[in-house]
Amino acid sequence: MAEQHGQVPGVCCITCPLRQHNEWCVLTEAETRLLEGSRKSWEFAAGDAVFSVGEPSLGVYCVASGVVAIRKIDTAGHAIPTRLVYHSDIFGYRGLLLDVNRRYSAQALCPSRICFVDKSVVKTLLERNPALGQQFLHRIVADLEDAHDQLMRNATQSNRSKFLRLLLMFLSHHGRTAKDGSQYIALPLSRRDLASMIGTRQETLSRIIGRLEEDGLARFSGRTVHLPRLDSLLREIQRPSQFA
Amino acid sequence: MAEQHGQVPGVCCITCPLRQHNEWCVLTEAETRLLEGSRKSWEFAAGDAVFSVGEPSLGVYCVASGVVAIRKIDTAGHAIPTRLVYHSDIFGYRGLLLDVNRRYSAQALCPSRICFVDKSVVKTLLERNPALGQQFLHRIVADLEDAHDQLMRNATQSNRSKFLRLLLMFLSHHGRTAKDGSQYIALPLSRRDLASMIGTRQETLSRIIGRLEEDGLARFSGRTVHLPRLDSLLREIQRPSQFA
DNA sequence: CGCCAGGTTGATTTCGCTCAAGCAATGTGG
DNA sequence: CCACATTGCTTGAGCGAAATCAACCTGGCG
Repeated sequence: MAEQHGQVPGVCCITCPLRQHNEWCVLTEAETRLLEGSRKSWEFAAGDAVFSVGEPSLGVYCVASGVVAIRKIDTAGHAIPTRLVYHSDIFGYRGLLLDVNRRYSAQALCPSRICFVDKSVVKTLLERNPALGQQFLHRIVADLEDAHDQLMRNATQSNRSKFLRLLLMFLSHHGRTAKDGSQYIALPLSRRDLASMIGTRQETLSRIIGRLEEDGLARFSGRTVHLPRLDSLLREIQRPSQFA
Repeated sequence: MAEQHGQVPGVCCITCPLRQHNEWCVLTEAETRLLEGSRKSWEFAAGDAVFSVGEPSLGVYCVASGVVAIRKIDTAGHAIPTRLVYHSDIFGYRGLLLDVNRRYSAQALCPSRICFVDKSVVKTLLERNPALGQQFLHRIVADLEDAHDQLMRNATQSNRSKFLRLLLMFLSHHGRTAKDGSQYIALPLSRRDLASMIGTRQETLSRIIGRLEEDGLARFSGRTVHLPRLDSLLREIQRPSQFA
């Protein structure tokens, strides 16, 4: 338990174990010291805003621990989660790279420790080390591919399929294995947020959940969902739709 | 009419008038000569493939004249247009930057002249001139924002709204003004392609078109569409949906 | 205790998908 | 030149999924 001070995430970039898992992994030791030099670290409570729409983009953030929801505002003014970032993920770099005000908001979903690096330092690092730019480029292209895939899927798939897919996404970060070997998930969001993520209303989601329980594919209780038949769930999603 | 040889697009990068309007605008004269050194130029007939899914990404393309459809394959194997590129646009850089095989296809929609620049030269330029990387980065981030905007809109809007929005997109590149001052568009795609772009079926689009004619918002005849009431069309789209 | 936010359920309607048929324009082969 | 297939588009009828509007729980909190 008693971890050595320097190896705790969110305390020092140089010894941070997470650095190998994100875009900073291409930095040299000297560059990492530069990073550490401007690093600030903050604690956020569940529900706190990390940044909000319209603010200037002052730097990038790095999740030392916890979960952060990136939300986009729809035409009616609702903040809809577009993706969740976790442990070791860097976020907030898009507004920074473009030098524009925040177009998304970021909100801690649980008590989280988050590091911050100033814009000027990131820009310096980008100039010094071209590989860093490549890292971000790869990340953005991957995001873009995801967005396009999702666009194609949303056009064809039912809300039920989209929701099942969302559950599977959560499985990787929020999934646990119960004593009997079955998987369960502690959902990080309210029904309303879940519904908006698949582009539907909470009433519809409620009905979908009801039908999933009837079918024995899932058992919901509050924000916990058990998935006793994960195999048939996977089978249901991967069935391609028959287009003309 | 008799334009000076060097100022015709698709003949020589150094004097190409389009270069100021795309990502190459940040190149120095020496760098532009390097570009020109590897440039190849091809003529494509309407319907010809520029590249196809699965091919290695050998370089980037630049539209000297014509229109090219970038298509993505859906789960059922249909090539659905994701965006059209025009005069001066550079395309095919994503696969190249990531060094992966083509995940999209590109098809000329009308007789088109398209230049090609080899991967190695692009990589050299990217290393020499960091501003070029920035240009592509900006472009990709903009594409990503677009994709996210579209995701949000698709979740809420009716097929009719999505189609109207698509028509407006075409207006900028395919729009003309008739003698009476009204706008008309020469559509670059078949009904089937238009339908798939808004994520619906041919039949549904046909009905939407019928209703638009009833409402007096548009008159279709083959691939030509007149928009006599552009103002009310704009008003219809911008009306935000009332979310709970 | 009343109030409120988050969630569920019910009744109704609207929208768009599906399967079909029909039609015009174009192409093809005898 | 005609019989026939093919392709692109339109139209019709039926149906199912989901939006809408509404009532109604339930637990937390002042």
